[in-house]
Amino acid sequence: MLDERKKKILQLIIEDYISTAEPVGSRNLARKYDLGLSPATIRNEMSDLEMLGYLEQPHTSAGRIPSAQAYRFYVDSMIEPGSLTDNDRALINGWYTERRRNIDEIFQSTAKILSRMTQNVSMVLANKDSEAVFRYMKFLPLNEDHAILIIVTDDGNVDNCVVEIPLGMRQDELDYMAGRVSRILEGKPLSVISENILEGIHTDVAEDELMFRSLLRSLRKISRKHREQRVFLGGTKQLLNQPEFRDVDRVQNLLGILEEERVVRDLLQAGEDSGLKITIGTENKFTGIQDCSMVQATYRLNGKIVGTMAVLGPTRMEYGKVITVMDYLHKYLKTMFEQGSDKE
Amino acid sequence: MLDERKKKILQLIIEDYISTAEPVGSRNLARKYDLGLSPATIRNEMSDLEMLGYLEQPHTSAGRIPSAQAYRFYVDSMIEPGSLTDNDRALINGWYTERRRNIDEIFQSTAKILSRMTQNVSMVLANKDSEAVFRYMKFLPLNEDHAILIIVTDDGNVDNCVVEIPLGMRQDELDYMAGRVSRILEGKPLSVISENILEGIHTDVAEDELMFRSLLRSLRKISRKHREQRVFLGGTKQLLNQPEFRDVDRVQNLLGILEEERVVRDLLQAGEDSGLKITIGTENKFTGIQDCSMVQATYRLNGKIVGTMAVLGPTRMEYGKVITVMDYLHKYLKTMFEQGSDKE
DNA sequence: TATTAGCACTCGACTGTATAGAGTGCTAAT
DNA sequence: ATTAGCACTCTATACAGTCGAGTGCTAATA
Repeated sequence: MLDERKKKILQLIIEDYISTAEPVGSRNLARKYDLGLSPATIRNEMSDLEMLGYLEQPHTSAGRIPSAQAYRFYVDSMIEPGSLTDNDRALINGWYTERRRNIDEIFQSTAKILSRMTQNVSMVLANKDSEAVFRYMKFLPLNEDHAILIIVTDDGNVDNCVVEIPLGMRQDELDYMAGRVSRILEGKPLSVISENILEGIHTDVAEDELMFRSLLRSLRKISRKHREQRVFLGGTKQLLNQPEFRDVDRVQNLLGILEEERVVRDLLQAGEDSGLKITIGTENKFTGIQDCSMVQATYRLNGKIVGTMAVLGPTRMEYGKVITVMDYLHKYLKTMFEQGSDKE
Repeated sequence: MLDERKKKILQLIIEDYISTAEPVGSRNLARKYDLGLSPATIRNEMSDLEMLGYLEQPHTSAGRIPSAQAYRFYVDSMIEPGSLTDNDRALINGWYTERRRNIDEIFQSTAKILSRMTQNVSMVLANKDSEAVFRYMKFLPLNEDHAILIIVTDDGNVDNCVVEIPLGMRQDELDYMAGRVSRILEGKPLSVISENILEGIHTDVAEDELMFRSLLRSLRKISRKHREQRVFLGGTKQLLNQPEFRDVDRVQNLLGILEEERVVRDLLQAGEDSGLKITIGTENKFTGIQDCSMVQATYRLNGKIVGTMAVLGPTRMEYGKVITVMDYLHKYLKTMFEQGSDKE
């Protein structure tokens, strides 16, 4: 275990490096912070810290930079939970007033503010509620061979799509059919609306082949939409602000990865269980981002995972700030979702 | 007017520069293309072309690069309409099969493929159809103090939102109200559903204050949604592939501009009238992109402007290819929209 | 008269060398 | 245990020299 002084010195080195992105030397450290120690002493301590694996030297005559192990130690036992500045808090509080028209927009805005406040790339994974329960359906008239199918789920979500109907089918026939299908499907989660059930509809209700196909397609489409996960990115251009990404090739590499929605989804899903998860450098098993760190929070509503948000940046990241921001955002969203009956 | 030989030389210089991004020298030009002229002769011609304002020299001992004037001349009188490779054509044809679930997705996909095929940033402005005409509305049950308001417009678009209703209002009362309001608003464009008309509803139909407010809010919201323009960007990361954007600061500058949706909207709207518009360098009056060129096409449906798509890149742009791609895409979308009754 | 060979000149890109500065490790003194 | 002092290492920077691509001009040529 590190003694107090080593710990203090390590902390200063980490924080200095986080804010300057320059390797930290003993002389500079002594001058900048009032430690009551000479550079030589600090050198000895730094040498020890290097032996212990907390520091690294880019080359002999440079200062030292924190290792992944150091960051790990830092986030585990040196960060005390800070609180947001009034400014930041106000920014978040005001952020959503104009941006909550629908759930997607909320997620997108979250990604945006998360990246803005942390100066890093943010990712938000929205787990669409796959357990939405079918409530009823209804046909509305459109023209002689098409109708609008409306499907309402118990969470108040309304979906619609245009279905082809047999020419000249009357509204009361449609109503009758909607009523019967509704009674069959009512209370069933969209996810289990399987082929069997649908076949049942076929024989029981919608003998007309065309009509049945049309209906089937619509139900599938809506079910898929509910199951679908969506990924929102924010602040990809913030990357360019980070000194470690002055190198265009590196930026391209990372952006290339982020562009693959599938990869980002996997990435976020991998750390979905725990509340707040911090992955530093090579702790992350995804190739291509092993020189980055990621701070990730999963949010739940009534026990179900609603989504995941994460900040991705260089290992030299303001962990304290990021954690604070995510914590506040997390709580904020939670209350917003809980009180929010105006889901759209 | 330029004689044939000058024209030929200018064209070769432009095309060489477009493909290599390196200033073109007389010696190199003579070697690379079989002109039957010595470097010295070419030098003389180049000197003339510089006098005439078509060429520029970055510095004395570099080759020459085309001026904005040269590009203008090039696009105006040297490009012959090419045709897409089979590969590219196949790519476009297959592109939308999985990506036409709704209108927004189509626009987004268009931005994506446009940037992919041109290796540049693409922008798509979707002019939501502000002339959508109200057709009817309907209330569907949700719970004891909320209902789902469905509004159908004549283009087959369906919108819904949750409205608060007086506690215990019966469905038949709601139906009655919906019927009456529908009769009042039917045939009116959403854009002209003004306060006056709405006031009329207030006194005539919905005496209940709460109900009226709720209804009003919903109508406004939907009307706003219809009026709304949306901007889709594609391939912002392609920027980094262009040699002129190896400079991180320049990239940041441009990305900053593109991030401002309002600016992009203005930019696209500025060139909305003409069918195909090419703006080269400082021809563009928007600050910040005056070292870029833009190729823009406006597409209409039944005479109305549906949207605008554009490609933005360095003045050294493959104008020919860009034009060809946009042309094909344009036609493709047109047929898709025209046949497309499955708008969502 | 148009073209071209030849030549002097310019300038950026690259290379090699010297130097300054920041940092280190080690040793001996405190 | 701490620190002053010193020799050493390594990078970044500046500077000089060279190479190569390109130019403009002039005189010779077809």
